[in-house]
Amino acid sequence: MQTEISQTDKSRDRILSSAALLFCEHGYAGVSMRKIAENCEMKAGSLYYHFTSKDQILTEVLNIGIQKVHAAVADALSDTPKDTLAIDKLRRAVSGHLHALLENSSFTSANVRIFRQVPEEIQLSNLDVRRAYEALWEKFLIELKEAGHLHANVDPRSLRLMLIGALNATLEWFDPKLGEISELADRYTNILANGMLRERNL
Amino acid sequence: MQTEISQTDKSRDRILSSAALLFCEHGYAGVSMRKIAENCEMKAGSLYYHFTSKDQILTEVLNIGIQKVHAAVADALSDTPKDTLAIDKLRRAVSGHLHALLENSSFTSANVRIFRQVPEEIQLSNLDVRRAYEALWEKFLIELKEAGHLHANVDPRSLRLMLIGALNATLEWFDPKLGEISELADRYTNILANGMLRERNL
DNA sequence: GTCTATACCGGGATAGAC
DNA sequence: GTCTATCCCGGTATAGAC
Repeated sequence: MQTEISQTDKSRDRILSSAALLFCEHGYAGVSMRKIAENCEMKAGSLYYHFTSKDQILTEVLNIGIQKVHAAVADALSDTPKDTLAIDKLRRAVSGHLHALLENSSFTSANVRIFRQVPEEIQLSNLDVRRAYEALWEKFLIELKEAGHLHANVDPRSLRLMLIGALNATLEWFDPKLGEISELADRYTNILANGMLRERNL
Repeated sequence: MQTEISQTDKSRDRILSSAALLFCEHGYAGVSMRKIAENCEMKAGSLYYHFTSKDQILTEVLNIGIQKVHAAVADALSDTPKDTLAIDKLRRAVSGHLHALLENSSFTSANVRIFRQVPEEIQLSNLDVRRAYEALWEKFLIELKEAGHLHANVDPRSLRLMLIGALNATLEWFDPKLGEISELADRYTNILANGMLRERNL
Protein backbone atom coordinates (compact mmCIF):
# COMPACT_ATOMS: atom_id res chain seq x y z
CA MET A 1 0.00 0.00 0.00
CA GLN A 2 1.53 3.24 -1.20
CA THR A 3 -0.22 6.29 0.23
CA GLU A 4 2.70 8.63 0.83
CA ILE A 5 2.95 11.63 -1.44
CA SER A 6 6.45 12.18 -2.73
CA GLN A 7 8.12 15.57 -2.86
CA THR A 8 8.05 15.30 -6.65
CA ASP A 9 4.29 14.86 -6.68
CA LYS A 10 3.79 17.76 -4.28
CA SER A 11 5.86 20.07 -6.47
CA ARG A 12 4.05 18.93 -9.59
CA ASP A 13 0.71 19.72 -8.00
CA ARG A 14 1.83 23.13 -6.79
CA ILE A 15 3.05 24.00 -10.26
CA LEU A 16 -0.19 22.90 -11.89
CA SER A 17 -2.34 24.78 -9.37
CA SER A 18 -0.32 27.96 -9.76
CA ALA A 19 -0.46 27.70 -13.53
CA ALA A 20 -4.23 27.12 -13.51
CA LEU A 21 -4.82 30.18 -11.34
CA LEU A 22 -2.58 32.42 -13.44
CA PHE A 23 -3.89 31.16 -16.79
CA CYS A 24 -7.39 31.88 -15.56
CA GLU A 25 -6.52 35.43 -14.55
CA HIS A 26 -4.25 36.52 -17.39
CA GLY A 27 -4.76 34.12 -20.29
CA TYR A 28 -2.28 31.60 -21.64
CA ALA A 29 0.15 33.95 -23.37
CA GLY A 30 -0.10 36.41 -20.49
CA VAL A 31 1.61 34.02 -18.09
CA SER A 32 5.32 33.26 -18.14
CA MET A 33 7.21 30.30 -16.74
CA ARG A 34 8.96 32.77 -14.45
CA LYS A 35 5.63 33.90 -12.95
CA ILE A 36 4.38 30.34 -12.50
CA ALA A 37 7.62 29.51 -10.70
CA GLU A 38 7.44 32.63 -8.57
CA ASN A 39 3.88 31.75 -7.56
CA CYS A 40 5.00 28.43 -6.09
CA GLU A 41 8.26 29.77 -4.67
CA MET A 42 10.56 28.17 -7.15
CA LYS A 43 12.86 29.31 -9.94
CA ALA A 44 11.87 29.03 -13.58
CA GLY A 45 14.53 26.47 -14.46
CA SER A 46 13.18 24.05 -11.85
CA LEU A 47 9.86 23.70 -13.63
CA TYR A 48 11.60 21.79 -16.41
CA TYR A 49 12.44 18.96 -14.06
CA HIS A 50 8.68 18.27 -13.81
CA PHE A 51 7.45 19.32 -17.26
CA THR A 52 9.09 19.40 -20.65
CA SER A 53 7.43 22.66 -21.76
CA LYS A 54 4.86 25.32 -20.99
CA ASP A 55 2.54 23.57 -23.44
CA GLN A 56 2.66 20.39 -21.40
CA ILE A 57 1.60 22.28 -18.28
CA LEU A 58 -1.21 23.85 -20.25
CA THR A 59 -2.40 20.50 -21.58
CA GLU A 60 -2.58 19.00 -18.10
CA VAL A 61 -4.36 22.04 -16.66
CA LEU A 62 -7.01 21.86 -19.38
CA ASN A 63 -7.63 18.13 -18.91
CA ILE A 64 -7.83 18.32 -15.13
CA GLY A 65 -10.27 21.21 -15.46
CA ILE A 66 -12.82 19.11 -17.33
CA GLN A 67 -12.22 16.01 -15.22
CA LYS A 68 -13.03 17.94 -12.05
CA VAL A 69 -16.32 19.36 -13.28
CA HIS A 70 -17.24 15.99 -14.80
CA ALA A 71 -16.68 14.27 -11.47
CA ALA A 72 -18.71 16.91 -9.64
CA VAL A 73 -21.74 16.58 -11.91
CA ALA A 74 -21.52 12.79 -12.09
CA ASP A 75 -21.53 12.64 -8.29
CA ALA A 76 -24.46 15.03 -8.08
CA LEU A 77 -26.51 12.91 -10.48
CA SER A 78 -25.51 9.49 -9.20
CA ASP A 79 -27.16 8.67 -5.89
CA THR A 80 -30.55 10.29 -6.51
CA PRO A 81 -33.66 8.27 -5.52
CA LYS A 82 -35.71 6.93 -8.42
CA ASP A 83 -38.64 9.24 -7.79
CA THR A 84 -36.63 12.49 -7.67
CA LEU A 85 -38.41 15.33 -9.50
CA ALA A 86 -36.94 16.42 -12.82
CA ILE A 87 -36.32 19.92 -11.48
CA ASP A 88 -34.46 18.55 -8.48
CA LYS A 89 -32.16 16.46 -10.65
CA LEU A 90 -31.55 19.53 -12.76
CA ARG A 91 -30.79 21.57 -9.66
CA ARG A 92 -28.25 19.01 -8.48
CA ALA A 93 -26.43 18.96 -11.82
CA VAL A 94 -26.43 22.75 -12.10
CA SER A 95 -25.17 23.07 -8.55
CA GLY A 96 -22.40 20.53 -9.16
CA HIS A 97 -21.19 22.38 -12.22
CA LEU A 98 -21.27 25.77 -10.52
CA HIS A 99 -19.41 24.57 -7.45
CA ALA A 100 -16.65 23.03 -9.56
CA LEU A 101 -16.40 26.19 -11.63
CA LEU A 102 -16.57 28.86 -8.95
CA GLU A 103 -14.92 27.45 -5.88
CA ASN A 104 -12.12 25.11 -4.77
CA SER A 105 -10.01 24.92 -7.87
CA SER A 106 -9.00 27.12 -10.78
CA PHE A 107 -8.58 24.24 -13.23
CA THR A 108 -12.15 24.30 -14.50
CA SER A 109 -12.31 28.07 -14.70
CA ALA A 110 -8.95 28.20 -16.49
CA ASN A 111 -10.31 25.79 -19.08
CA VAL A 112 -13.46 27.83 -19.63
CA ARG A 113 -11.52 31.08 -19.93
CA ILE A 114 -8.66 30.10 -22.20
CA PHE A 115 -9.69 27.02 -24.18
CA ARG A 116 -10.51 28.85 -27.41
CA GLN A 117 -7.33 30.93 -27.28
CA VAL A 118 -4.77 28.15 -27.06
CA PRO A 119 -3.07 26.59 -30.11
CA GLU A 120 -5.35 24.28 -32.06
CA GLU A 121 -3.29 21.14 -31.43
CA ILE A 122 -3.73 21.65 -27.70
CA GLN A 123 -7.47 22.20 -28.07
CA LEU A 124 -7.55 18.85 -29.88
CA SER A 125 -5.74 17.09 -27.05
CA ASN A 126 -8.53 18.24 -24.73
CA LEU A 127 -11.35 16.96 -26.95
CA ASP A 128 -11.73 13.46 -25.51
CA VAL A 129 -12.39 14.57 -21.94
CA ARG A 130 -14.63 17.37 -23.22
CA ARG A 131 -16.76 14.97 -25.23
CA ALA A 132 -17.10 12.66 -22.25
CA TYR A 133 -18.40 15.52 -20.15
CA GLU A 134 -20.78 16.65 -22.86
CA ALA A 135 -22.07 13.09 -23.15
CA LEU A 136 -22.88 13.05 -19.44
CA TRP A 137 -25.19 16.06 -19.83
CA GLU A 138 -26.61 14.85 -23.13
CA LYS A 139 -27.55 11.52 -21.57
CA PHE A 140 -29.26 13.29 -18.66
CA LEU A 141 -31.22 15.63 -20.94
CA ILE A 142 -32.23 12.90 -23.38
CA GLU A 143 -33.60 10.88 -20.49
CA LEU A 144 -35.66 13.87 -19.38
CA LYS A 145 -36.94 14.25 -22.93
CA GLU A 146 -37.87 10.58 -23.28
CA ALA A 147 -39.64 10.62 -19.93
CA GLY A 148 -41.77 13.47 -21.27
CA HIS A 149 -40.41 16.18 -18.99
CA LEU A 150 -39.15 18.54 -21.70
CA HIS A 151 -41.26 20.81 -23.87
CA ALA A 152 -41.74 19.25 -27.30
CA ASN A 153 -39.81 21.92 -29.18
CA VAL A 154 -36.73 21.75 -26.95
CA ASP A 155 -33.81 19.92 -28.51
CA PRO A 156 -31.42 18.29 -25.99
CA ARG A 157 -28.24 19.35 -27.80
CA SER A 158 -29.24 23.01 -28.11
CA LEU A 159 -30.42 22.94 -24.53
CA ARG A 160 -27.10 21.53 -23.32
CA LEU A 161 -25.11 24.21 -25.15
CA MET A 162 -27.27 26.99 -23.78
CA LEU A 163 -27.34 25.59 -20.28
CA ILE A 164 -23.62 24.96 -19.88
CA GLY A 165 -22.88 28.25 -21.61
CA ALA A 166 -25.07 30.12 -19.15
CA LEU A 167 -23.39 28.40 -16.20
CA ASN A 168 -19.87 29.01 -17.51
CA ALA A 169 -20.61 32.69 -18.05
CA THR A 170 -21.14 33.18 -14.30
CA LEU A 171 -17.35 33.08 -14.09
CA GLU A 172 -17.27 36.59 -15.55
CA TRP A 173 -19.19 38.22 -12.71
CA PHE A 174 -19.97 35.92 -9.78
CA ASP A 175 -17.79 36.28 -6.70
CA PRO A 176 -18.18 33.38 -4.24
CA LYS A 177 -17.02 35.71 -1.45
CA LEU A 178 -20.06 37.94 -2.06
CA GLY A 179 -22.82 35.44 -2.75
CA GLU A 180 -23.91 31.88 -2.10
CA ILE A 181 -23.34 29.41 -4.91
CA SER A 182 -26.37 27.39 -3.82
CA GLU A 183 -28.62 30.45 -4.21
CA LEU A 184 -27.14 31.12 -7.61
CA ALA A 185 -27.85 27.53 -8.58
CA ASP A 186 -31.45 27.88 -7.39
CA ARG A 187 -32.07 31.03 -9.41
CA TYR A 188 -30.57 29.55 -12.57
CA THR A 189 -32.45 26.30 -12.15
CA ASN A 190 -35.70 28.15 -11.68
CA ILE A 191 -35.38 30.20 -14.85
CA LEU A 192 -34.08 27.29 -16.91
CA ALA A 193 -36.93 25.09 -15.75
CA ASN A 194 -39.85 27.54 -15.76
CA GLY A 195 -38.72 30.40 -17.96
CA MET A 196 -38.99 34.07 -17.22
CA LEU A 197 -42.38 34.96 -18.71
CA ARG A 198 -45.71 34.35 -17.00
CA GLU A 199 -47.63 33.85 -20.22
CA ARG A 200 -46.99 30.63 -22.07
CA ASN A 201 -45.87 31.52 -25.60
CA LEU A 202 -45.60 29.22 -28.62
CA MET B 1 -20.01 68.92 -45.58
CA GLN B 2 -17.10 66.60 -44.92
CA THR B 3 -17.84 63.03 -45.99
CA GLU B 4 -14.48 61.98 -47.43
CA ILE B 5 -12.54 59.43 -45.45
CA SER B 6 -8.89 60.32 -45.13
CA GLN B 7 -6.06 57.83 -45.55
CA THR B 8 -5.30 58.26 -41.88
CA ASP B 9 -8.79 57.24 -40.87
CA LYS B 10 -8.73 54.25 -43.21
CA SER B 11 -5.47 53.02 -41.72
CA ARG B 12 -6.73 53.56 -38.18
CA ASP B 13 -9.81 51.48 -38.92
CA ARG B 14 -7.79 48.69 -40.53
CA ILE B 15 -5.51 48.54 -37.52
CA LEU B 16 -8.41 48.41 -35.07
CA SER B 17 -10.24 45.73 -37.06
CA SER B 18 -7.13 43.59 -37.34
CA ALA B 19 -6.41 43.98 -33.66
CA ALA B 20 -9.98 43.07 -32.70
CA LEU B 21 -9.89 39.91 -34.79
CA LEU B 22 -6.52 38.80 -33.44
CA PHE B 23 -7.33 39.65 -29.80
CA CYS B 24 -10.48 37.58 -30.13
CA GLU B 25 -8.60 34.58 -31.51
CA HIS B 26 -5.45 34.58 -29.40
CA GLY B 27 -6.07 36.75 -26.36
CA TYR B 28 -4.50 40.10 -25.57
CA ALA B 29 -1.01 38.94 -24.60
CA GLY B 30 -1.02 36.43 -27.45
CA VAL B 31 -1.01 39.15 -30.11
CA SER B 32 2.03 41.27 -30.96
CA MET B 33 2.21 44.66 -32.62
CA ARG B 34 4.15 42.94 -35.41
CA LYS B 35 1.25 40.52 -36.06
CA ILE B 36 -1.34 43.29 -36.00
CA ALA B 37 0.77 45.23 -38.51
CA GLU B 38 1.25 42.16 -40.71
CA ASN B 39 -2.50 41.56 -40.71
CA CYS B 40 -3.13 44.97 -42.25
CA GLU B 41 -0.09 44.89 -44.52
CA MET B 42 1.99 47.40 -42.63
CA LYS B 43 5.16 47.36 -40.57
CA ALA B 44 5.11 47.44 -36.78
CA GLY B 45 6.69 50.88 -36.50
CA SER B 46 3.90 52.44 -38.57
CA LEU B 47 1.28 51.59 -35.97
CA TYR B 48 2.79 54.17 -33.64
CA TYR B 49 1.87 56.98 -35.99
CA HIS B 50 -1.80 56.17 -35.26
CA PHE B 51 -1.62 54.91 -31.67
CA THR B 52 0.73 55.65 -28.80
CA SER B 53 0.77 52.08 -27.45
CA LYS B 54 -0.69 48.60 -27.68
CA ASP B 55 -2.81 49.44 -24.64
CA GLN B 56 -4.42 52.31 -26.49
CA ILE B 57 -5.44 50.01 -29.33
CA LEU B 58 -6.84 47.58 -26.78
CA THR B 59 -8.83 50.30 -25.03
CA GLU B 60 -10.45 51.42 -28.28
CA VAL B 61 -11.24 47.88 -29.36
CA LEU B 62 -12.98 47.18 -26.05
CA ASN B 63 -15.05 50.37 -26.15
CA ILE B 64 -16.12 49.91 -29.77
CA GLY B 65 -17.12 46.33 -28.96
CA ILE B 66 -19.70 47.41 -26.39
CA GLN B 67 -20.87 50.40 -28.44
CA LYS B 68 -21.67 48.13 -31.39
CA VAL B 69 -23.76 45.66 -29.43
CA HIS B 70 -25.45 48.52 -27.55
CA ALA B 71 -26.46 50.14 -30.83
CA ALA B 72 -27.74 46.84 -32.21
CA VAL B 73 -29.97 46.12 -29.23
CA ALA B 74 -31.16 49.72 -28.92
CA ASP B 75 -32.19 49.64 -32.58
CA ALA B 76 -33.96 46.33 -32.13
CA LEU B 77 -35.96 47.65 -29.19
CA SER B 78 -36.70 51.11 -30.54
CA ASP B 79 -39.30 51.06 -33.28
CA THR B 80 -41.57 48.34 -31.89
CA PRO B 81 -45.34 48.95 -31.93
CA LYS B 82 -46.93 49.59 -28.53
CA ASP B 83 -48.83 46.31 -28.51
CA THR B 84 -45.84 44.06 -29.29
CA LEU B 85 -45.90 40.86 -27.22
CA ALA B 86 -43.31 40.59 -24.45
CA ILE B 87 -41.79 37.51 -26.06
CA ASP B 88 -41.43 39.33 -29.37
CA LYS B 89 -39.61 42.23 -27.76
CA LEU B 90 -37.36 39.72 -26.03
CA ARG B 91 -36.71 37.97 -29.32
CA ARG B 92 -35.71 41.24 -30.97
CA ALA B 93 -33.27 42.13 -28.22
CA VAL B 94 -31.77 38.64 -28.14
CA SER B 95 -31.44 38.65 -31.91
CA GLY B 96 -29.77 42.06 -31.89
CA HIS B 97 -27.21 40.99 -29.35
CA LEU B 98 -26.44 37.73 -31.14
CA HIS B 99 -26.02 39.39 -34.52
CA ALA B 100 -23.61 41.95 -33.11
CA LEU B 101 -21.65 39.24 -31.34
CA LEU B 102 -21.49 36.56 -34.02
CA GLU B 103 -21.33 38.33 -37.36
CA ASN B 104 -19.98 41.45 -39.03
CA SER B 105 -17.39 42.62 -36.56
CA SER B 106 -14.92 41.12 -34.10
CA PHE B 107 -15.03 44.05 -31.69
CA THR B 108 -17.86 42.73 -29.56
CA SER B 109 -16.52 39.19 -29.53
CA ALA B 110 -13.04 40.43 -28.66
CA ASN B 111 -14.50 42.29 -25.68
CA VAL B 112 -16.37 39.23 -24.45
CA ARG B 113 -13.35 36.97 -24.82
CA ILE B 114 -10.60 39.08 -23.31
CA PHE B 115 -12.18 41.65 -20.98
CA ARG B 116 -11.42 39.83 -17.74
CA GLN B 117 -7.84 39.10 -18.79
CA VAL B 118 -6.65 42.61 -19.51
CA PRO B 119 -4.95 44.86 -16.93
CA GLU B 120 -7.36 46.23 -14.34
CA GLU B 121 -6.87 49.87 -15.31
CA ILE B 122 -8.02 49.04 -18.83
CA GLN B 123 -11.04 47.16 -17.55
CA LEU B 124 -11.91 50.30 -15.60
CA SER B 125 -11.69 52.47 -18.71
CA ASN B 126 -14.33 50.22 -20.29
CA LEU B 127 -16.75 50.45 -17.37
CA ASP B 128 -18.77 53.48 -18.49
CA VAL B 129 -19.87 52.01 -21.83
CA ARG B 130 -20.45 48.66 -20.16
CA ARG B 131 -22.74 50.17 -17.55
CA ALA B 132 -24.68 52.02 -20.21
CA TYR B 133 -25.30 48.77 -22.06
CA GLU B 134 -26.28 46.97 -18.88
CA ALA B 135 -28.71 49.79 -18.09
CA LEU B 136 -30.39 49.33 -21.47
CA TRP B 137 -31.21 45.71 -20.65
CA GLU B 138 -32.08 46.46 -17.05
CA LYS B 139 -34.58 49.09 -18.16
CA PHE B 140 -36.17 46.68 -20.60
CA LEU B 141 -36.44 43.87 -18.03
CA ILE B 142 -37.75 46.13 -15.27
CA GLU B 143 -40.47 47.36 -17.62
CA LEU B 144 -41.46 43.75 -18.30
CA LYS B 145 -41.54 43.09 -14.58
CA GLU B 146 -43.66 46.15 -13.80
CA ALA B 147 -46.07 45.27 -16.59
CA GLY B 148 -46.55 41.91 -14.89
CA HIS B 149 -44.92 39.81 -17.59
CA LEU B 150 -42.22 38.23 -15.42
CA HIS B 151 -42.67 35.46 -12.89
CA ALA B 152 -42.82 36.89 -9.38
CA ASN B 153 -39.61 35.23 -8.19
CA VAL B 154 -37.53 36.43 -11.13
CA ASP B 155 -35.20 39.31 -10.28
CA PRO B 156 -34.33 41.60 -13.24
CA ARG B 157 -30.66 41.91 -12.35
CA SER B 158 -30.07 38.17 -12.00
CA LEU B 159 -32.06 37.60 -15.14
CA ARG B 160 -29.95 40.09 -17.08
CA LEU B 161 -26.71 38.47 -15.96
CA MET B 162 -27.94 35.02 -16.87
CA LEU B 163 -29.43 36.11 -20.15
CA ILE B 164 -26.44 38.07 -21.47
CA GLY B 165 -24.10 35.38 -20.15
CA ALA B 166 -25.98 32.71 -22.08
CA LEU B 167 -25.88 34.79 -25.25
CA ASN B 168 -22.18 35.62 -24.92
CA ALA B 169 -21.32 31.96 -24.39
CA THR B 170 -22.56 31.13 -27.92
CA LEU B 171 -19.28 32.64 -29.08
CA GLU B 172 -17.52 29.50 -27.87
CA TRP B 173 -19.33 27.10 -30.18
CA PHE B 174 -21.64 28.79 -32.71
CA ASP B 175 -20.35 29.12 -36.27
CA PRO B 176 -22.42 31.55 -38.40
CA LYS B 177 -21.24 29.69 -41.50
CA LEU B 178 -22.93 26.50 -40.27
CA GLY B 179 -26.15 27.83 -38.74
CA GLU B 180 -28.64 30.66 -38.92
CA ILE B 181 -28.34 33.28 -36.21
CA SER B 182 -32.07 33.96 -36.38
CA GLU B 183 -32.83 30.30 -35.60
CA LEU B 184 -30.39 30.41 -32.72
CA ALA B 185 -32.13 33.52 -31.42
CA ASP B 186 -35.50 31.78 -31.66
CA ARG B 187 -34.34 28.73 -29.73
CA TYR B 188 -32.77 30.83 -26.97
CA THR B 189 -35.78 33.12 -26.74
CA ASN B 190 -38.09 30.15 -26.46
CA ILE B 191 -36.22 28.51 -23.59
CA LEU B 192 -35.64 31.81 -21.78
CA ALA B 193 -39.31 32.72 -22.06
CA ASN B 194 -40.98 29.37 -21.42
CA GLY B 195 -38.32 27.24 -19.75
CA MET B 196 -37.37 23.70 -20.57
CA LEU B 197 -39.70 21.67 -18.32
CA ARG B 198 -43.33 20.91 -19.10
CA GLU B 199 -44.40 20.80 -15.48
CA ARG B 200 -44.60 24.11 -13.68
CA ASN B 201 -42.32 23.93 -10.62
CA LEU B 202 -42.19 26.27 -7.66
C1' DG C 1 14.92 18.24 -6.94
C1' DT C 2 16.28 22.89 -7.20
C1' DC C 3 19.52 26.22 -8.15
C1' DT C 4 22.43 29.73 -11.25
C1' DA C 5 23.90 31.12 -15.55
C1' DT C 6 23.15 31.70 -20.06
C1' DA C 7 21.64 31.15 -25.13
C1' DC C 8 18.54 32.77 -28.26
C1' DC C 9 14.35 34.79 -29.78
C1' DG C 10 10.62 37.90 -30.13
C1' DG C 11 8.18 41.43 -27.40
C1' DG C 12 6.98 46.95 -27.23
C1' DA C 13 8.61 51.13 -28.39
C1' DT C 14 11.55 55.08 -30.52
C1' DA C 15 14.38 57.81 -34.10
C1' DG C 16 15.05 59.42 -38.30
C1' DA C 17 15.09 58.57 -43.52
C1' DC C 18 11.96 58.92 -47.26
C1' DG D 1 2.03 58.21 -43.47
C1' DT D 2 5.08 54.42 -43.74
C1' DC D 3 9.48 52.57 -43.73
C1' DT D 4 14.11 50.62 -41.64
C1' DA D 5 17.07 50.17 -37.95
C1' DT D 6 17.75 49.67 -33.38
C1' DC D 7 17.26 49.60 -28.14
C1' DC D 8 16.18 47.11 -24.19
C1' DC D 9 13.48 43.87 -21.87
C1' DG D 10 11.53 39.57 -20.81
C1' DG D 11 10.06 35.27 -23.02
C1' DT D 12 11.18 29.77 -23.32
C1' DA D 13 14.38 26.52 -22.74
C1' DT D 14 19.00 24.19 -21.65
C1' DA D 15 23.41 22.91 -19.06
C1' DG D 16 25.66 21.87 -15.26
C1' DA D 17 26.69 22.89 -10.18
C1' DC D 18 24.98 21.58 -5.76
